Amino acid sequence: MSDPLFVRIADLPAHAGETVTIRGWVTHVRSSGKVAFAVIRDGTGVCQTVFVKNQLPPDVWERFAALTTEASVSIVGAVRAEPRSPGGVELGVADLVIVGPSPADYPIQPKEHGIDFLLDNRHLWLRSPRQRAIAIIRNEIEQAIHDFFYERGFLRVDTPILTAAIGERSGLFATEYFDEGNAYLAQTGQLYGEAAAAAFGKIYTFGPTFRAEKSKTRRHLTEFWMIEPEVAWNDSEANMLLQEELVSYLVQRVLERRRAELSELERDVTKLESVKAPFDRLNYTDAIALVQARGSTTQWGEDLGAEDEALIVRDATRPVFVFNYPKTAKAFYMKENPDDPRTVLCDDLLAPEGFGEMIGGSQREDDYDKLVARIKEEGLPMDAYGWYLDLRRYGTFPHAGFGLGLERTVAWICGLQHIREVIAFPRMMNRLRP
RNA sequence: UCCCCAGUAGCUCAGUUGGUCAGAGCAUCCGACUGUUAAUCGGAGGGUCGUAGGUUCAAGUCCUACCUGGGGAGCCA
Repeated sequence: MSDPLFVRIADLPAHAGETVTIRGWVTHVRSSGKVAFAVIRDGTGVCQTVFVKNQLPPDVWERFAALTTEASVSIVGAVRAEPRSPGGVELGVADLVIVGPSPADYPIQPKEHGIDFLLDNRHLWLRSPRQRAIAIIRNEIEQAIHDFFYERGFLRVDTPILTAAIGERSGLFATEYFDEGNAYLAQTGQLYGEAAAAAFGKIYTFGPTFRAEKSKTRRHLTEFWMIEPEVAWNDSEANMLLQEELVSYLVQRVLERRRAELSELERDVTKLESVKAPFDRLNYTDAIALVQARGSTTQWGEDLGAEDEALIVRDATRPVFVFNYPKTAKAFYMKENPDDPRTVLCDDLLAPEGFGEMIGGSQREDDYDKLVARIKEEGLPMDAYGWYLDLRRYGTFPHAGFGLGLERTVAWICGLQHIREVIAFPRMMNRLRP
């Protein structure tokens, strides 16, 4: 004898009047004596199930009495419209099977918890409605990124995670690598992206990156996902156009398709609705003047600090570009600004509402001699950059690209206070498990 | 690495100038209830107050060190 048709909770409204089977986990049990309710979650939605004692066989009622939070169950019942139930339908229960019981000490309750406790129980915390909404929006953004680039003829290139020391100089995770000495977890795919741009024209990478920085803030992870487009023949201006087009696309896509999840997160969508290209552009010199006028003591030539960035986006509802920073504040591979050699052709895109740098981008130095000089100035090991310099020896070309931090972008769009909620299993300097 | 804050029941926290200070809510367990929405009501169990020293007649409370965590700086996405 087989169960009635197995239906996912999201599909229940189409089965009103039928008897079906649902399978999921108990999020909540309420009893009022001889009528009782269990709310079931299956990942697609939640459904209230109703148990009426004098309409059920005694053994089913007894099994109901043993139900606990997060037990997994298979329930047979009649689907009926019920405005008082979340989802608009409820299930009048005929049979209940406890697939996997759950002891009474399930740690996560429908109440406030501290972040440390929640992260210790991240594997269970993921079951909460809020975490589901975040995961769905993250997925929507990831899919939208692929759609955006695919529609525009970009080729996705997967770059190595294990690398020799190359790239930027912030903290590296090292591991032994056969007879090759140390390998390092990639902090960027950009240099490989440049090689791919010379081969394929317009490319992007999408993958994890690793920073062994001892950063304990709401905006940092040691492992995060980054999207790095690299476009042959783009200059810095075209680079910024691409950035604002992408960011606008992502925001509008989420607004279009994930209103329910934004609502679950209580996100103020009016702030997102204004996120459309073009974004404001502030060159570095003007940015210094602005932050000084707002009380900063930062001088021309210094990098903008976190406080400065906050001052810049103080009244903004859209992301803001700051472009052409001093050479001394930026990486060796950025192209010297021909109109002001003290600066380089680069930009940071600052998210509004205090979410920090969402994008860092630049036109790349394509002059062989200047690039060699910069590598020497920075004291970097020349021999590690042989292949990178080859890109300038054999048919050098103007090109530009950027890195979009996925978690910062998702956190901003979701309006979350902390980046760690945005990734299923966050890695931070003192958190390697679960 | 530096600065600030916190650590009391399974969870979230209260605990006044050192002296009934071992407390509450939630959760759990037992009981009541035929439409609950974080149900409600009654009852019960549950703590080496982060660790180690010190001051004191007396320390959850004051001092020192350490540990753990949080937030921030730097660095970055």
